[in-house]
Amino acid sequence: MPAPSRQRAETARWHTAAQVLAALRRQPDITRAAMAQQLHLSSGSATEVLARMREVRLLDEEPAPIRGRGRPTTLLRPHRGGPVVLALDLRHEDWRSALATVDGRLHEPRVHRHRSREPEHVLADLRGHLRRVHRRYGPRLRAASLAVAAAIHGDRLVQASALGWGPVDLASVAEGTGLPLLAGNDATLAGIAEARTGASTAGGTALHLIVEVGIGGTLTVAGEAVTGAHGAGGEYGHLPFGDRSQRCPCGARGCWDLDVDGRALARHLGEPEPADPRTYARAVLDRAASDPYARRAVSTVAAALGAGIAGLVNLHDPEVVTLGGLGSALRTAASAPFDAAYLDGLMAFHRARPPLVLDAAHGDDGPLRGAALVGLDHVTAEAALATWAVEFRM
Amino acid sequence: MPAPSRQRAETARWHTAAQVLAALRRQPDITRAAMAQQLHLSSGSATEVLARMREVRLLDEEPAPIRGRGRPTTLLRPHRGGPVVLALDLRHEDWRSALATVDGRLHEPRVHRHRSREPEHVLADLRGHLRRVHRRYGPRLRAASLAVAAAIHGDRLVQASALGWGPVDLASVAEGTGLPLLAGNDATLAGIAEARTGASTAGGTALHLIVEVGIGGTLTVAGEAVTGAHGAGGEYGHLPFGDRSQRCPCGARGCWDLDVDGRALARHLGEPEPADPRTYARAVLDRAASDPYARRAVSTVAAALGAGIAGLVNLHDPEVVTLGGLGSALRTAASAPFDAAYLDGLMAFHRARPPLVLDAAHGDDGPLRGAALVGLDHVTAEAALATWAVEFRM
DNA sequence: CGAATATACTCGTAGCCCGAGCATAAGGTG
DNA sequence: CACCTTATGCTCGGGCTACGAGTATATTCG
Repeated sequence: MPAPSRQRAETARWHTAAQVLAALRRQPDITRAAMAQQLHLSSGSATEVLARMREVRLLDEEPAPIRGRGRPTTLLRPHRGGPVVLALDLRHEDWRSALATVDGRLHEPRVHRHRSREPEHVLADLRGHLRRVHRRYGPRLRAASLAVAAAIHGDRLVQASALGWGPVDLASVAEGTGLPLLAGNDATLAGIAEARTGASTAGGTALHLIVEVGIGGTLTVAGEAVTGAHGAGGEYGHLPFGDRSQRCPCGARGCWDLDVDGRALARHLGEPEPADPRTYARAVLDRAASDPYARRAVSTVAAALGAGIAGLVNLHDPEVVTLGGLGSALRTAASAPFDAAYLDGLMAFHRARPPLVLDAAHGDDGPLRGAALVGLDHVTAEAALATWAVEFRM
Repeated sequence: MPAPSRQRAETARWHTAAQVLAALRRQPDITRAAMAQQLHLSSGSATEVLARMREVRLLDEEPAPIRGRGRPTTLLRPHRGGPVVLALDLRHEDWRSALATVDGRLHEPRVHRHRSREPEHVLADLRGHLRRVHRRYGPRLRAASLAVAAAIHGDRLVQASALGWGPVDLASVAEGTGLPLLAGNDATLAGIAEARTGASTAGGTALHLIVEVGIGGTLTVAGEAVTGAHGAGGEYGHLPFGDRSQRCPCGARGCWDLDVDGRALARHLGEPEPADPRTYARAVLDRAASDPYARRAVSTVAAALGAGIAGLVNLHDPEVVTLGGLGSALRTAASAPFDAAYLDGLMAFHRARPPLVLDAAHGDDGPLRGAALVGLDHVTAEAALATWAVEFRM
């Protein structure tokens, strides 16, 4: 097999440039001088790298606000003609879009209504939007990155209880544009956003969990999600922490899912399974302040959440756990039962310093932000920069 | 903070050399020509890299067996004066040692008896052995890498039910030598060995589980273990898959551990908890062929194993699962209940192509081999090669 | 023995990163 | 306001890697 020639050199050339862009995404307001220090670049090397990056329209510079003595430095900014990524978040109630520049910032955020919830219609809407953006930005648009409230397996959506969809092929969204489509689970992408720019930026191992209908999440290591062979990992809700006699809609038994969301609250209150477990759960949480039955149900569910998280801390040994969606509300509403179950489920040696459980920082924006970051990772990888440079060298 | 100067260039220089050594460890019998193809190196670059590596005593070459036409190529061999790593495996019944060369091969394997099982004595024996090896190999010895049947937290052993130890500081093993000591859980290291040179070498995501007393293991991604913030990850046995009323010696409740080893078999048979659950389990497995009570207990335990593994497949989405220790024996002895529980616990979309469950390839050697590989990773990282080159350039 | 084949070595070139030295633009000082 | 101090950017020659093209070498095949 003849190796694509000059591949190593051509790629290695963009090694430092890729690191510069990664540093910029971590700290969008980083100065040129601070970047050079962080990457151990001599000032000469910084001059060279940035000249190259300016030349191919990756970066631009603007004067930085002056702090103290010395020659003023500059702020690194995405180039006006630089690469962009379309981030999409497909949710039960609507879908959202935004454009991301290489500094990780989102532009033109939009919330779109579903005209219908049929997969074909929704995907057609997404495709239409992508095409419009592609026409407007032309070759500057390098990828589309899609967050979905569903289990993802490669390019396929395989199960979406929130949307009520069966298996659907997502590749059609990018059809006709020739652009790469990156698809990911919404909770996984939110976890990436938390780990890079949210509540768990320490850079090591972090666990993000989000309770909505069921429970999703991801483990991140150095800001990368552990997503398995086909991107279907992170199905924390389908660990059998619960009662084996309960059959889950996913097909398995005893899923943790069934113990931690609105369905669980309804079961504990002896009420029928709610059509929309999320709003139901919010209502029960509101009631809990005055209604002792509701309070008791909330406590039971919070304890189930805490006990499961303890098991996951035993398993993963994360530095931090971040909680999103109903998770933080449950913990706030019933912190004593949550903490008790959490501590009780930890292996003894973890109890000396149990990992902090924090509320997620990004809220509803997590999936969209995560999708943007993953898209930018793709677009600013060394090989992708080499391709871009060939197209855009003036 | 003044950056260590020339750091980037000095390290980048060994980038390709590190890749060559990684390729060699993956395939110790790789030819020079095949290596160049795999790494997309032109023949000129290969000549240069190898000359450099020979010069600093990292590699040597010997004629390869001739296959077909063309100028014969060579096999890459560790240099006679090249770096070595001491791999150690501390187990309940004995401890083992071997020296590893950069091709990943083990030399001088030894099995050592415990004179006593007191931590101080055992660690003193390990330290003595390391010192002897250090005297003999001098600066060629670059690191010691230790596998232990225990939970590890940083440099400390925090809990060892197999050894009956409480918290112990392991750093003393390398005291006086100035060498880095890398400590890891035995099941984690065995998983690394399986993923790189064992039964799951595809290179993606793999899950390795080993049942002895309780259950340990690790998830590997591209041959690297997911070990958490302090290396304490992989405690699969302490996920609460079991009965919450059971208190585990680890301090938590309902641990999966309690359902899958000799202790579980004894419970199901109405016998008292065995002092040595491993040999007890082997005995029950032997009996199961003729004794229906034993067979039933084995089936129950195999089903608990299968159901738990299904949950972990839902969670991690691995390509393969490898089973070591009693795990493979249990599955073989009760394959029908195992398979039924495994399939029943999978999310529906996994059932179309459930990940294969395979027996581990390395058996008892897994932890030692994994320790060697991790030590070599440390020693052949770019920065470490730069240091070595400064010392050994002739 | 010569042709075909596969591989290794040689050499000039392109391009990265480096350090040292110089240039530049601020704040501080008398 | 001139001049010093400080922090930073720019220039330039050097050291190094990887590359391609050309050449040399060691086999098998006919």
